Amino acid sequence: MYRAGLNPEQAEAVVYLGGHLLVLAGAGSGKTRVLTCRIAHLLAERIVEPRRILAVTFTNKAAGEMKERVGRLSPADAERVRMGTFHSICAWILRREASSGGWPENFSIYDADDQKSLLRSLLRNTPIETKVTPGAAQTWISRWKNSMVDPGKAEDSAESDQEREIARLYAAYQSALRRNGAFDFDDLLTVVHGYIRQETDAGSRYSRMFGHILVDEYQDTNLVQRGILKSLGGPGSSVCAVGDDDQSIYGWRGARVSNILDFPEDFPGTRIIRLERNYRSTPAILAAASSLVSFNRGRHGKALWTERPAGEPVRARSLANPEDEAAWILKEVSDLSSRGVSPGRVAVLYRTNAQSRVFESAALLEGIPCQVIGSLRFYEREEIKDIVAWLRVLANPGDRISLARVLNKPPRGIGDKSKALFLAGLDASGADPSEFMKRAGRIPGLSRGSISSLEALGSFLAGASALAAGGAPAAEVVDAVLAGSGMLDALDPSTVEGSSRLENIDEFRRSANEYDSLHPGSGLAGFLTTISLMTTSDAYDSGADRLSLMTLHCAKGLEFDTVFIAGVEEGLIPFIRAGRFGPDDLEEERRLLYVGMTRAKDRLYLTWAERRARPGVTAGGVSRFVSEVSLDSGSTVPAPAAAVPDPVIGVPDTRFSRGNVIHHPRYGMGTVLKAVRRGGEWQLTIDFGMDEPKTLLTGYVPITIVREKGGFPVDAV
DNA sequence: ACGAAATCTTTTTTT
DNA sequence: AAGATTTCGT
Repeated sequence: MYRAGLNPEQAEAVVYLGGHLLVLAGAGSGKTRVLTCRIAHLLAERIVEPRRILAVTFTNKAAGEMKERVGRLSPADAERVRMGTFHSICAWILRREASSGGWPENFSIYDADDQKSLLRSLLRNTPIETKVTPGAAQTWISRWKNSMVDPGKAEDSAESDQEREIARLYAAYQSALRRNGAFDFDDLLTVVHGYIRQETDAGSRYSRMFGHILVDEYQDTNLVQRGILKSLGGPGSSVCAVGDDDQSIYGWRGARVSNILDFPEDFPGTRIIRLERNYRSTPAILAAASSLVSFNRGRHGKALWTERPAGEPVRARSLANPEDEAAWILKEVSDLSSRGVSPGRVAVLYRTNAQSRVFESAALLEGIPCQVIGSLRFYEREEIKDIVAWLRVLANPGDRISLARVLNKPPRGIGDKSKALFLAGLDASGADPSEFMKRAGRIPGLSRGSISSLEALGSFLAGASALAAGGAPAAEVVDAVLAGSGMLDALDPSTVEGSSRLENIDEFRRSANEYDSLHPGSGLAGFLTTISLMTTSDAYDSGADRLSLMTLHCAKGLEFDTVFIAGVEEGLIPFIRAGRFGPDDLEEERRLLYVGMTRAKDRLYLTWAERRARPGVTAGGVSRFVSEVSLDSGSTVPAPAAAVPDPVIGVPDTRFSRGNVIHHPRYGMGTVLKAVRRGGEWQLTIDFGMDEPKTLLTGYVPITIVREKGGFPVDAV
């Protein structure tokens, strides 16, 4: 049953039991099918107990789908198979091992925003306060963690004073997380990695836990994930990794394609199976995509083939600007729709979330229903983050970041001063927040109003905590928070903003309810973990008959009848920012476009705008990648409105120097007093004829040179 | 202490 | 250009 319709290579990958297995699966070669069938085979033949199978996917959504598919093949056992992302599996282990590992059971999981606000407070009054942004610090720290570098090592290997300071910040950040009983995303992996590597009973238990481990999208794993896999796949277990080096698009996040190359070393005796037959795309699409990716040097190299009939040519189209591009695409979607291709089978893919807007309004105009995946993430909305912060405080009273966030939200008369006073007192006392609130009267320096607010808050918190600790369903706790925190009262349903927030809150309550019915008895802690690990692509609904709009990254693993890739422009795909941009980055950008192209089954369009305004730069013009796409298989030859510019690596670079006369959109004309290179940008001190000279950074606002120092006027762009 | 206005900051992609 | 944050006036 589960083997029906598989080709010989796929069948071999499904039934092979001789040890570790590496499946090099090209795009559209049916790897998901192989994975599900392999699990079904293990179950049906009773080769291993269901609970001793672990399947690691890239998103939770993929895990859910796999569970469903396996469930169809072997309904009895699918529920017992453990499936999830590396992050969710690590969160599960952390929860189970809290007491032996010495971390709080109800830890908080900090997302990028939480990390940044924590870093912002730690950066205050350090020597690098003005030189390093929270975001930059977060990137450094994340890189270190992904490469398994601890704060000590980071400081030792620092190559500059500034880097040394950031390494110290890293150390402070780690202890702050600890104080708050929190892990960030990277910690979920690194802490588990450290834990299961130990030779203790507790640690080694996990290396014996799973008899069969399957990992999807192995090309997008990092060093820590590789280490975790090595520990989990100890003696007695077989590891099956599936991946495609041509589809590695997360290098910027620490992913190493080399993990695939090194797999046979990590897991001796590995059998390698290649899947090169493509079942998805027409030959025209396949030829175009293969031609593009063949320009990459660092790759295994493979020859995808298909037996599908030729199909429509790949179309490339130049438009004047992004608005025209969106209008043209939506018109085409509408035409296709009247020819029987429903919008639900069509996707528009782009490089950056910011591009989605034009398409949304064009869809509205054309009357095409659409769904935007990712841009405004539900769990990043203000009001949702507020509820979540309250819930975190209930589950984890040590979480000061969350407590600080909601202490005076909605406004209840506790100003910044009282807030600081309270938090300092709380840390000094070591008491539980709700207890300390009830004793607020004893804190010197607080106003009457603050004290009574805090006291009221204390009794609300105590009640809600008791509810949560008693194992109440998540939805009940959510309702208690909504009522008790005053959040609901603070929103005005008659305003547009208020009613949309209330809708979001309602949606949140529904998701809590859904969680409760799916996981009875789990309560608040489980719900919090689940929503912390939710991802953007988890929102994609393939059943809805709506046009899908999403980034190229988000499209990984999906397929559509018709795919439009928009903004195939120099500077956008490949995305080039001033600063370092090496050959490896270029190759990753090429792979990203390749991933997008190979999502298409029947029809593929590449479009670009000749002009596009991006903050600070006028971009646009066809991408160099378009010329690398083979158009000899009957594809429409692109007819660019303008000549294809010479491929240039790097952003059109303006050189500023003292004495330039420049134009700024807000301040008008001015003279450059000082020009300093900072990163890839310029820090300019400019005299606009005001009292004080202004210092600002290029790259955010278009600054054009009107006259070179003492020279001739330069054309303003 | 609060809300409005000025000012500052910003890595595109996401687990 | 947009959003978050800080400062300012009440």
